Amino acid sequence: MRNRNITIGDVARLAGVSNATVSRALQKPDVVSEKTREKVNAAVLETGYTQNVMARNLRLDRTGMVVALVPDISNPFFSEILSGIESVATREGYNVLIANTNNDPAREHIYASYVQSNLADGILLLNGHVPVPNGAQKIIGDMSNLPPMVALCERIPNVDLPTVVIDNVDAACLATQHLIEMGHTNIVHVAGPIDNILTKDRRDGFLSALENAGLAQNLSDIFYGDFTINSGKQAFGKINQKEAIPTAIFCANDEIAMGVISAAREAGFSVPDDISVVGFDDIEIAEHYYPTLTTIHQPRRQLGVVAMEQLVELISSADAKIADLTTLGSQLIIRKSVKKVE
Amino acid sequence: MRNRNITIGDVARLAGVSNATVSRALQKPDVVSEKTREKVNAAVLETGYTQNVMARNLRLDRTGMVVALVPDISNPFFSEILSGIESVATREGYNVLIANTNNDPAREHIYASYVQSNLADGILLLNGHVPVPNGAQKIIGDMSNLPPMVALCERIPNVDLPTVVIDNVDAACLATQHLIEMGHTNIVHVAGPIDNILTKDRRDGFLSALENAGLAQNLSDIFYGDFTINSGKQAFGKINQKEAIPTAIFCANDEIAMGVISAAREAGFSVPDDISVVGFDDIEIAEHYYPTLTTIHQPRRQLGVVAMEQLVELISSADAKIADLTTLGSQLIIRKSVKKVE
DNA sequence: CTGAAAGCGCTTACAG
DNA sequence: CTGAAAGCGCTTACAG
Repeated sequence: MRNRNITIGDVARLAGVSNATVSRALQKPDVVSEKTREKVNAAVLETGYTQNVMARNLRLDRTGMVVALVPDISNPFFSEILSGIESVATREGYNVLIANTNNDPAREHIYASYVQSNLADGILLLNGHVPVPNGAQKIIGDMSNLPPMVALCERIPNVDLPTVVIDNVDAACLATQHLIEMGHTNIVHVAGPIDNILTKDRRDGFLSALENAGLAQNLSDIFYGDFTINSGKQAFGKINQKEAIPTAIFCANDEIAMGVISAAREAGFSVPDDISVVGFDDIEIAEHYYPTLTTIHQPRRQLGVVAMEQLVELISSADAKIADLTTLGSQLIIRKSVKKVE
Repeated sequence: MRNRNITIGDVARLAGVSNATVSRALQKPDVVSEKTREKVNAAVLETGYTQNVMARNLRLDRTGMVVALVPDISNPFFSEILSGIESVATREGYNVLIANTNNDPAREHIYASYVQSNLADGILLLNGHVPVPNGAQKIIGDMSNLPPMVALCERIPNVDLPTVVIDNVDAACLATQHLIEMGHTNIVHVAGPIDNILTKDRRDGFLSALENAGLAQNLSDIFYGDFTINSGKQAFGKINQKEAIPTAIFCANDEIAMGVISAAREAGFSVPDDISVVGFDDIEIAEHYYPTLTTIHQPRRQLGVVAMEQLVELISSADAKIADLTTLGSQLIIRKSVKKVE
């Protein structure tokens, strides 16, 4: 078995002081005499004492832990966001439990209940919805009773939560405009899952760009997928069956775009010579893909930083004044997957 | 502030029983009478009680948490491994704290000390070395005192730890042999960081394949990088300065391979027509890259599964008999980045 | 089957 | 500046 834990009592005995004094010497060194402090420090070294954080947290009714609910950590989109979250967490004395939910409500629930169970102080929602808690119905409608939470990347409809996002409608509109400016008129859109809020926003942006340009908007020109490479491939299969093959495709994320490009290539088309493609997110591989991908850059790290800062504030003071909605800037990155048509 | 916590005492009062009975009714239902159990369950529902896991853990001297030390979560290589780890963790009642260390010893230390601090029951080492703990020198040499740990993906030299890996030497040899079988004789290797154990193993495999084939082995044909796309690009820059441009390049991982391919293309070479490239790892994007990447497939999910299973065993019984070294199979995946030379 | 009591390791008002 | 004591929320031998 593990050795018996070395406790504050062991240190106290060796230093010849009380537990209380050891605790103070460690937590608030300036409140004890220098002599005592030195005795305690020596005893800590000699015993190899390390604080039992669980006991401390139990006593203080805090945990120093924050849960990040991520639908899929294998998605490269999230890694830099998490890195931003962690940098703030480290600075503020929190640790981040990255909870991979796979969009499984049961798993979301487990991790959400960490807060109720005093295993975490707050939750970062990267999954686009509020996890349904234990008592289900009881909580809905009584939002004031929810644990500290901040949503990021995807805003959550009908819920009053601090939220950190980019303007997806605007960005999608910008991306589509770029295609239009490059002379394309037959443009289709490969979207995400039909009920997803990002799908809605980016599709709205796409449609409004077409509308502004006076181009036809056929809802049949929107193909739904699930943000994966494979769904991009499948979508291209359908696009390839149209009588008039479009000259440009706006994809709701980079992975879809890579799937579209890869399937187009297999079908004998060249990107961008035959078909131009624009992605969304600017994941790391985008600039190394072939062709390098024109896409919308999201300030991923910054999204994480701002959201975590807001969560920390929320945890430390319940009546903190946090903006409901923080919108960060995004930008169109022009690379080589789009070609001008004459 | 958060509401006062609802405790086991509140439930007990409402149910008209003692705290002890509530605890039993919840943890070992069969040991209380049915009538009592029902009263307690009703009271739990009415109060909305949820267990304070921290208090429970403090009492039981366990945490139900395991730390996975990952050098870089943004590296797609790790995501599927983590997913394997998590599937076992969920099944066994553990949660996984994914600790992104960025190879920063300080961060490794913080997370490693979670075990000492009773915040975690064990550690999964995906970073290739044992974190240096608080008391530093004290621990070295007294391995019996280390917390439960399992190393995976990278074996750790000079340390006696359960380890789950593939045979990197063999696999690298196989990959190089493939190039040789395809008629290549001028082959170079782009390796990882020079002091990394994977670098060593894969380089050894590369060299032994050359030796077996009676091909020249110039150590100047090995270019060191750091497993990133950019290091692959840089390496190709140097390769391109050789008087005799090699016809084949074995890369120590897929990201290097993608960097090499991308730089080669920019320099006017075609892969595989001019230069064949083999990667290592078979990350998700490998089969969607252009050209699709011939590479070594690592059973990533399985690596995570086996390692976590071993860790659980180690935690639950200190004298569990765990194999020192578990070697999982890998395989060469042939795609389109290699061409036969006549 | 159930309760009273001790104890996990810590912190902090309260006295002095 | 320091100590004795209470208490965070839980579980479990020990009696009954």
